[in-house]
This record gives sequence, structure tokens and C-alpha cells, in this order.
Amino acid sequence: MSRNNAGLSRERIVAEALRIIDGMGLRSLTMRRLGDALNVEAMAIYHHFPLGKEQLYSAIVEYISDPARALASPAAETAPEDEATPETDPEPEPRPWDQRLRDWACDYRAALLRHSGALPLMIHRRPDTVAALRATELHYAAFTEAGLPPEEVPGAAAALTSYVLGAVIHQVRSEGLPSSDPAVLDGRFPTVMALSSIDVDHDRVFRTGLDALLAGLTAPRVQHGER
Amino acid sequence: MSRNNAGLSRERIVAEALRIIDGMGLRSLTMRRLGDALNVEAMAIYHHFPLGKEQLYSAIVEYISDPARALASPAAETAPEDEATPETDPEPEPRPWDQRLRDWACDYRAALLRHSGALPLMIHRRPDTVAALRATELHYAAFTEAGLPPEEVPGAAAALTSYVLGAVIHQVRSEGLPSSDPAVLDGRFPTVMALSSIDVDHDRVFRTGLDALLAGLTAPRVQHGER
DNA sequence: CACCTGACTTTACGTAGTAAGTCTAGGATG
DNA sequence: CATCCTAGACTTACTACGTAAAGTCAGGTG
Repeated sequence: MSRNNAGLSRERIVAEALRIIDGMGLRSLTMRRLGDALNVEAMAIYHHFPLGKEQLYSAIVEYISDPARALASPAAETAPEDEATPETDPEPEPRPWDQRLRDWACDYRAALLRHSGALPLMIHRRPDTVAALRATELHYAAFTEAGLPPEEVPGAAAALTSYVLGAVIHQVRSEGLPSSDPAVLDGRFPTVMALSSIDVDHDRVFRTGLDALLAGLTAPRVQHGER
Repeated sequence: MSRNNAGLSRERIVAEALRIIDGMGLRSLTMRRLGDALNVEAMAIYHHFPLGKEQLYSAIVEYISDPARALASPAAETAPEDEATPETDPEPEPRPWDQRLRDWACDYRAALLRHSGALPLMIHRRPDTVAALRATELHYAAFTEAGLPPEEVPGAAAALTSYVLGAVIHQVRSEGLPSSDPAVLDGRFPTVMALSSIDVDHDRVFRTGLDALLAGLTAPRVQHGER
């Protein structure tokens, strides 16, 4: 490897950055550490992301927002098992609209959970990537197929996306470290105490809520007051 | 105000920190700037938050997670109008369970939207504050009153919280600055193009999705496949 | 009056992002 | 072959950040 070709690329940089984030947390992702991981000086990264760290952040968000990529490569948790499906499934037979939405939701959730350390980066970035548009297209087509009137489709898609992202964050929050002095569960919260023994299976809860939301979104509407 | 009593307090520090976050963004909240805003040296803050900035962050999250506080003080957007309700409403007549949930959701959403710059701080902090427990108590009681079997109550509450937080983030994301090179809306996304003229009223969309979710959560359940 | 304590300040250090400059290899040009 | 150019990688240097440690100082207490 000659001096000035370390084989850097955006893809490789983002993958390495995500490995650092997943392993040590977002705060630990520094240009110097990233450079070290890539066997390169920190400033070399600026050649591929001339706008600096913010641009790198955006690339990371774009990466994890695309389940196809985020679920494929960067987690070598288990040894690469030989897949039952040999390669690209030749003819993905058309699934019903609700199954397509459920599948998307599960994939997106898995991608976000896998890289939950990068979640704070998503909040203030507009989802105007190709992956985001692909997801919206899937949502709109499915809800249209479900029989929603056009003017209700974008709202339904927004609700679905909101729920999935919110569920991921809810899970991540609940699994976070306890704060320095957590509030005590005492008599002020009788119902919580009564139900505190029920343990949560995040996967199950997610799917139940998802079913409820989809059912509510595609059922005949009831008007409610303005509050 | 003598030299060594600038009248600092956790409350005042957090309020000022939130003003900085709301006005200039989370990245701009530095100890020095916060000290300046409080007419104090940066290190003075460490007297009230000895564990440093992380502890300050936690206090900020606790603050905005309590709609009663977050919606009250720190936004002097409009001049303080004389309220129609004179003081603490003397006897808050009991509202039906669904109205209580809807009211909570709207208040929580408003609090988060008002301080959306602080949202990234929430993601990895466990919601174990008094305000969070109060909210959970409200949820559990309401869903129990709605007739949900006890084992489904925590899941329903989680779904509701997920939706509200997700909806706020969805809105904030959609209002963020466009990325450096946004994806083009071309023929690959026909349904999106067809519906792109529909403009979104975030408040309305939020309430519609909320109604759908509540309806789905409290309606008789239908089992779906494992995906 | 001496002393203490709590509230803020001063000084200083290590690390962060990154602007600006330097260096090297390899191709283009004469 | 000698020279120059350029893109990419590396170095230096600057500013700003979080915060440890020590200092300062008013007001209360004995």
C-alpha cells in the first residue's frame, strides 16, 4: 500500500464509523479515532467528506435508513451462515398490502435497533434520501391498495413511520442506564405498581401495536373533538 | 448581588440552557456560553451539577419530559395573556379515559415540539423520572378503564408513547434543512409523485393517527402471522 | 475574633474539529 | 529522459470545548 492510497472510500469510512458508534457510542466517534481505525490520519477523511463531520453524519443516517444495506453488511455478529435462499430471490411473489407494510416496519425497526447509537443523528435531518423515498413509495402504494382515499394516505404513512421510529426509541430508552437518582415507584403510582410484574417482550409489543395501528388506520374513521 | 452569590439554581440553569438550545441548537450549548448567559463563569455551573454536562443534560430531559413545566415557563413567545381560568382549576371534573389519553398526548407532543432541539438527549436516557412515572400511571389507569386485560396494558401504553414521540420526530425531521444533494422525485416513485401535492397539517395528521391507534388498541384483537 | 462553609473564579490541561500548508507518487508533457 | 502537474494523503497549528484543581471571598457560627 503506497503512501497515498490507503484505499479509502465513503462506503468504507461510513462502515467503520458505524462500527465505532455501535461499539463505543456516538460520543466516541472522533475524526482521529476514525482515522486510526482506517489506518489513516484524521484529515484524510476530509478528502471524502469535504464538508466535515456533519456530512459524515448525514452519510451515516443515509446508510442506516436503508434496511437493505444496514441489515446486510456491518454486523458480523454471527458467522455468515449459508443462506437457505441462494441469492436474489428470483420472483418475489406479490404480497398483500398489509404484509408489505408489516415487513417494511420490521426491517426498518431492525436496522434502527442494530445501529441505535446513531439515532440522535436522525432527528434533525430531513428524510430526503433515495431510501426514504422508496419507503414512502411503498407506504403510499400499500395504503392506496388498502382503499384509503388519497387525501388520507400521506397521514397514514406518517403515522406508520412515526410509530416504528418511536417504538425503537422507546425500547432504547427503556434499556438505557438508570439515571443517577431514579424516581421511586411508591403509592403515588398504584396502577403502575400493580402491573409492574408484567415483563415486556419488545418484539411482541411492537407487533401488537403495529397491528393495532394498521387496523385503526384502515378502518372506517370516527371523528373526535378538537380537544 | 454580592460577588459570590449570583443566585444560581438548577432550575435557572436548566431554563437558560433550554433557551440556548431552542435558539441556537444543541451543539451551541457550551458551558462557557451557558455561564455567560447566566452572568457567571462556566465552572460555577459545576457547583450545581457536580457530575458535569451529562448531569445537566439529564436535568434538561427531565424538564422537557414534564409538560406541566415545559409548557409553562420558558417560552415567552407571546405576552402573558390574562388567562380565562383564573388559577388552578378547583375541581378538574373526571374526563373519560380516551379524553385523558388524548389530552396527555397533545400536551406531551407540544412540550417536545417546543424544545425539539433537545430531542437527541432523550434517546438514550431511561424515562425513570417522576414525570415519566406519572405519565405511565395515567396510561395504565386509562387503558385499564378502557377494559384492556392487564397483560395488554403495558404494551398499549408503550405503543401510545412510541407514537407520540415518533410523530414529533417525524415532524421535526420533515421540517429539517434539506441535505446537500436530496434525492430527486422521479418516475421511480409514481405514487409519491401523484400525491405530492397534498400538503400536510401536522396537527391534524397527528390527531388522526392518534385516534386510529387508540381505536386499534382498544378494539378486539386479531392475530397476525409472525411475519 | 477566628474559623468554616458554600458559591463562585482562576488557572491549566487534554482533546476535539478543522483550516491551511506540505509531501509523495504517478501520469502528462516537452 | 527531465520536468511539471495534480490528486490524494499527511502535518502543523489554531481555536474551542469539558473539566480537574486550586484559589478567592462574603456571610454565618462559635
